[in-house]
Order: sequence, then structure tokens, then C-alpha cells
Amino acid sequence: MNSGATTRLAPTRFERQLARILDHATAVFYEKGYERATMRDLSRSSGLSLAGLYHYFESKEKLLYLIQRHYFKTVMERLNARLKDVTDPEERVRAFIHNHLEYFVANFKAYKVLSHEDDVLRNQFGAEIAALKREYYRSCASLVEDLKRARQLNFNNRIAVMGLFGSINWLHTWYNPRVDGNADAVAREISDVFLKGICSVARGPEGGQT
Amino acid sequence: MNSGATTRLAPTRFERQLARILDHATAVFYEKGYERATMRDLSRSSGLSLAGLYHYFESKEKLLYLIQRHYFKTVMERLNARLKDVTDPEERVRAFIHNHLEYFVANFKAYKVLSHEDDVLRNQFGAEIAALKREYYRSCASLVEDLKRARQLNFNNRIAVMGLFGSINWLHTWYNPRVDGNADAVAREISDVFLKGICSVARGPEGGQT
Amino acid sequence: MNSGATTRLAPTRFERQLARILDHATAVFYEKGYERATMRDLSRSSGLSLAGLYHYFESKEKLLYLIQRHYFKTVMERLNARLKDVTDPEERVRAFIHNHLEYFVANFKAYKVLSHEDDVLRNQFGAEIAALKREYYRSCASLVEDLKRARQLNFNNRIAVMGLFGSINWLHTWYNPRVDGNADAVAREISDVFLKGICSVARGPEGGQT
Amino acid sequence: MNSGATTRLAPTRFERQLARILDHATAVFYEKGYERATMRDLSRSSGLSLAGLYHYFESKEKLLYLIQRHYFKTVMERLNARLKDVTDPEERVRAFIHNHLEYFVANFKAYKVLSHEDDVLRNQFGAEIAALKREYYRSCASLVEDLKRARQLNFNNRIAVMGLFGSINWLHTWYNPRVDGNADAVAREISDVFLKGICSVARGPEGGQT
DNA sequence: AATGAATGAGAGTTCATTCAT
DNA sequence: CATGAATGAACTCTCATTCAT
Repeated sequence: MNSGATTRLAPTRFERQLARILDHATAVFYEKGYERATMRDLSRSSGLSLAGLYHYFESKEKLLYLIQRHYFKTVMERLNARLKDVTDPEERVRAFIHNHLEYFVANFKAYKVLSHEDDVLRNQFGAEIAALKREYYRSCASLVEDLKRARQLNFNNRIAVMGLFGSINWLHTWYNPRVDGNADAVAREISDVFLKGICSVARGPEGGQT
Repeated sequence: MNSGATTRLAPTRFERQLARILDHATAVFYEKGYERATMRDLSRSSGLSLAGLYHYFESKEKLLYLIQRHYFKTVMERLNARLKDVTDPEERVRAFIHNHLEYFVANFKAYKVLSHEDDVLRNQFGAEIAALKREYYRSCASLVEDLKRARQLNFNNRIAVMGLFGSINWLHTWYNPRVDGNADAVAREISDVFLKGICSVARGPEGGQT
Repeated sequence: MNSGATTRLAPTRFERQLARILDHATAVFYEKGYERATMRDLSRSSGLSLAGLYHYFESKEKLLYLIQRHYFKTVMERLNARLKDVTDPEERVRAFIHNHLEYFVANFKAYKVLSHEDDVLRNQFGAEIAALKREYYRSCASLVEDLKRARQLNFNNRIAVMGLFGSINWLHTWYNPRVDGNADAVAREISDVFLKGICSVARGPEGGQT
Repeated sequence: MNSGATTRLAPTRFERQLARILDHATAVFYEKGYERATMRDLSRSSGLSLAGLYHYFESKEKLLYLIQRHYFKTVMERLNARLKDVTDPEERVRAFIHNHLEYFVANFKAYKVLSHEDDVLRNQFGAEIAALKREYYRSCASLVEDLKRARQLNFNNRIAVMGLFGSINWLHTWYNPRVDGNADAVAREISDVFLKGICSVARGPEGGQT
């Protein structure tokens, strides 16, 4: 994990250590959940002493914040990079879904920490993460709106997008690569159902929402 | 909440009290999450003393178990009752979605306690709840399979059903009756997208899975 | 167990019930120790409700008091009855030992409750039991003194008697009827060692104590 | 108290602190008994915070285990050292009694914690302490058997040794240095009575036991 | 940079006991 | 006579965090 997206230059020792700790912490939060995980668990898994951990972050909450921020930022960076080359509205929605699944299947532990520990953070930390999440949601919603406009479709944006987010955020409770194939396969299946779904809905001019 | 489904006759004082406590506890778990919620919170919210609570259940875990069991059993009872009168395969899938949303919009606090505190329970309790959850999943999967067979459709059952569960289980993170309308409206929208989606997917004979 | 030594007439229902409860309680105290034993244990073992127990005694302490008092009084009554027919000093000491072992092998659970929960009781209860214990000790000490005087023996009374009490009070930690024979056999062996011991000690006129 | 018999080199700060805590705990257990003594009592007596205590041992049970193990091991080490220089069978039995009394009069609080909290420990802890106790008992029994063989005596080994253990384990309920003299005096008296006792018993060839 | 030692606050749970019925 | 329901107080133990070194 590459924390500190601020610099692209060689990371300092501190940054490398921190990244290592965040990785271990992600695994522990994945396993036991944020509340159940104790600082002692983190100490054990990272090999640092309990007090040593506090050199790298001020509190358990800050640690969760750093993890969530990192993964939100990274998935969005990758999304933006990927969308640069795609213009077709439907393909852009597919790109979003594929990007999400590809990244989070590769980082499935982080994935659960993002979706399950959704509302743990309070105050400043909570607000920042909520903002990132909203931004990510808006990215997806925009792509769907673009497609709707381009094809003159008719469905409830919010419910459709939220339904899609549900599908892809719930993945961590069931996804098994041996049963379900790789990320590409799952992304194609989910994209197909979702896109055929919204493209086929046609209830006449009264339905829908901007 | 009507605990003790064994008898339909007048509930005893104990049963009524227990039901009242489970209701309060559900609200507290909804608000703070199971781990963060303390027995002292439950004491406060229920008006009973800390020790008094233990007259009604042996442990905090047992309490969560009682809640989860109750709601799983009830939603399945209602599903079975509703399916009695429906024969058309598509309508039966719609009935499932509608039943789920109707019940859990009416009991949205319990809803979060079911989906968020998914894997808290261990051992016997965990096994029992997992069995109920599997049974509920199987109900839905069967209905989808019936539809697939009836219409000779072509899609990945598991991914489709899991995607649907994601959509309806994620609801508790965003549903707002003032914005999204009542349960009927949401159920119709989600059903439309899902059903059009799976009915339109046609990738040729190589796709799909039993 | 026959509580309430005050009347020799037909015991009332209350007395019979109380005696039954004391018996059960003795068994529980024997098994778990006084501190570890809970009122719920007593409720379970006696078949009465928790609150029902309090009709028979005011507190857990009083219950222990009643048990200890009963067994101390009974063993002393039996001792006095037995000593009536014995005049030889040595035989009187043997009678004490035999009486003690016979009674407490027959009531070995009570026996542990007497010796292990020695110093639990406080205040009035503690004082009364301590007085009974002192009386019992004095009985034994007198017999030993009589023997010493009659035979003009020479040993430290207090240490000898305390040593004897140790031997017979420690019994509950090791006595096993299948290995050690019945009470008579053990009493004879212990009496032999003790009596030969004190009768053979002769360190000249400076030793001993009144 | 010198815990950690593994090294005879300078004890670490941790070891010294632990030893200090065990000392305080021994005093508290002596005073109130293991069950009645609370962790708060130990905290108060040792000057550490409640949580601080848990830096040194994992549980109240482990604490009792550490205490009991220490004293059993130490008294046996001392016994073995002392027996090295004694060959006469009678003197060896006297050495055992003297060693026991000397050590436990000097550590009379620990003494009660050993004998009164005999059967508190369960499972692994209980098994280990029981094994040490058995070893200590065997040491004594061997010495008595040696004497019996050397002198061709005739008495029941088990009852005699158990009686002796009763005498010396019961000491903590009555011993008062001002009344009873020092350990040497008491040891001599008890040894005299016991040894004269077993040496004088002669009931003919049918008596005794291997 | 890193740690052993320490802590205040609070967790879930159990206790002997009471009281309305 | 007997009980289900209830409680205040106290229990052992764990938590995230700090600080001297």
C-alpha cells in the first residue's frame, strides 16, 4: 500500500513503515471488524510494540481514516485514468463497474473495511470520508445520467445507482474467485444485468426523475 | 415485536416484556452498532436496570441472536404466505422483492441489524442464523431459477441473485422515504431493473450457469 | 438433618423443610465452598425458588451459621452421651477420637463445611460458632489433661491437642473409605499413634506445660 | 519472594516487581481468603492500578497459581538441601517436619494460602499444583517408609502420614509464637509425639500396610 | 525510533437480596 | 407459602492511550 499520495518521489522510511502498518491493520480490520480489533491485535500483526504504533498515527480512528482515504482516493484515480480513453456512454458505465471490481477484488480486505466500517468515523474524519464517498457516488451517477440522456431512457436515477452500489458493495460477503471467476467475469455479468435493466425500463413519460 | 412464535395464544407477561426489550435493543443496535452499544445503553433505553435485563436473556450475544432470528423467521413467514396466491414466475420474483422491501422499510432498524451485524455471532448462535439466512437466500434463488427455466433465459444465477441481494440489503444506507417514495415504489423500480436485466441478457449458448 | 434442637416433639412442616434445605445446602457448600456457592445453586439443589429460600433463613450467612451450629451441637451431644459410660482416662480420649470420626465420616460433607469455612462468619454468628468450637476443643483438652495427670505424663498439652485436631480435621482432604477402611479402623490407628506418642514422650521435669 | 527460580542471576525489574506483587497478594489472600479478596484489594495493597496488575499476570487464578507454585517449589528445594546431610532415618523424618515448620512459620501467610485454597485451581493450573503437592507428600511418605523398614515397625503408612500432614497443615489456625514458642520448639514437640507414636505401635503381625 | 510500564474509564456479567402478588 | 421480577453494588477483566526512558 502506497500511503501519502502527495509525493511520487521515493518514499521515506517513515512512509514505507506506515504503509506496511496500514496493510497489516487492513487485514486485522477485515478479519475482526474495526470495533473488535484492538490495538494489541495491530501490535501483534505488525510486529511493533503497542506504543510504537503511535509514532505513525495518533489514534485508532485516524488509522481507519488513513486506510479509507487511501483506498477511496486510489480507486478514483484509477477510475479517472481509465475514463480518459472511453467516450461511449455505455462503455463508460461498464468502465466504472469494471474498475471498481478489478480494484476491490485485488484488495478485497480493504474493500470490506470501506463498506462495513461505513459510518464509524465521526467529526472531521467522518466528514472527509463522507465527502470522498459522495464524490465517488457522483462519478457513477454522472455516468449513468449521461447514458440516460444519450439514450433518452426512463428510470429512477437514484434508485438505480444505489441499487448498483448495493450490488458491488455487497460483493465482499459472497465473492469467491474459484466459484465466481475473476473480476472481469463478474463485472461483465453485473454490468449486463444492470445495463439491460435500465435500458429496457420504459414506463412512459410520467416515470423517472432528473 | 412478537417473540416466541411457538404459540399464537395470548403472550405471557414475560413474552411481552421480552418483546419490548428486543424492540428497544434493536433501536440501540441500529443507532450505535452492536459492538458500540453497551448493556448500559440497553438498560437506559428499556428502563430496566442493568441486572434486570439479564432476567430476559443470558448475554448480549443471545440478545442479538433473538433479534436476528425473529426478523428472519418473520420475513420468511410473510414471504411464504404471500407466495401462496401467486403463480406467474415473474410475479413471484416481484413478490419476493416487494415482501422484502415492505417488511424492512417498516422495520428498517431491524433491517440494518440483520445486514450489518452479519457475522458477529459465533458457534451455535452463528450457525443457526447462518442457516436461516441460507434458507432465505435459497427461497429467492429458487424463484429466479423458476423464472429462468420458464423463459429459457441465460444468465449467471448466483451472480444475479447475489447482486439482487446486494441491492436490497444495501438499502439501509440510503433509503429515505421522503426522497425515494414508499416501499412499493422502490420495490417496483428495483424489480423492473433487475427483471428487465436478467430477461434481456442473451449472450448465446455458451453463457450462463445452471 | 434435624434442625431446631429445641424441641424433641414432632417437628413442624417448617422444621422439616428447613432441615431438608440445610441438607442440600451442606452438599452445595461441600462441593463449591461457601463463597463460590450461590443462592441460585441452593435454589436449584433444593427445588425451591430463590425467593422461597428466604422464608427459611434471613441470609446466606445465617444459613451457614445454622449448619455449623447444628453439627457442632450434635457432635457434642453424642460425645457427652458416649463419655457417660467410660471412666478410664485413655479410653475417654479414644472415645473422643472415635466419636469425632464416626460422626464425621457419616457426615463428611458437613465435616468439610465445618473445617474449611472456619473463619467466614463474623460478628454475632462468628462469636457463637467460635464459642461452640472452643467448647469442643476444651472437651478434648480436658480429656487429654486428665490422662496426663493420671499417668504423670510430660508433654505440651496445647501443641499435642492442636496436632490431634489437625489430624482429624484434615481428614476430609484425603479420607477414602475404600482405601482407608471404616471410621473405626481409622480412629483406632490415629488413636494409637497419638496415645503412644504422648505416653512415650519423656524429656525430664523441665518440659511440658500445665 | 523470589519468583522465577530459573535464573539465579540478578532478577529483572519485571521479576522484582512481580515478586513484590505476589508478596502483597499473599498477604491479602491470607487475610480475606482467595474468593473474598478482590482485584481492587490487590490493587490497593500493591499500590498499582487495577489495570496495572494485569501487566504482571493474566488473571486472578494465575496469580494464585504463581504463589502456590513458588512456595511449594521453595519448600521442596530447602527440604532436599537439608536432607543431603542427614542419614539416620529418624533424623530424616525430623528434618522434614522441622523444614516444613521453619519455612512456614517464617511464611505463615503463604502457608494458609497453600492449605486453605487447596482446591480452588482448576484445569491446567490445578493439575500442576496437585502434582507438586503429590510430590511433596511422596517425599514425606518415603522418609516414613524408610524409617518403618529400618526399625521394622508396624503401622498404617497412609493414615500415619496423612495424620502428620493434618497436624502440620492445621498449624495456621492456631499457631501463636508468643504462646507456642518458635518453630524449633513446635517441630520438636510434634516430631516427638509422632515418632514415639509410630515407633511404639505394635499390634502384632496382622496390622500395618506396605 | 521505539518500548515496557502504567492507567482511567468502562466493558459484560453475577451477586445476595427484596417485594408485589 | 411461594414466586417471578427486579435491583444496587460489585465483580474480573479489557480498552485506547500515555509517558519516562
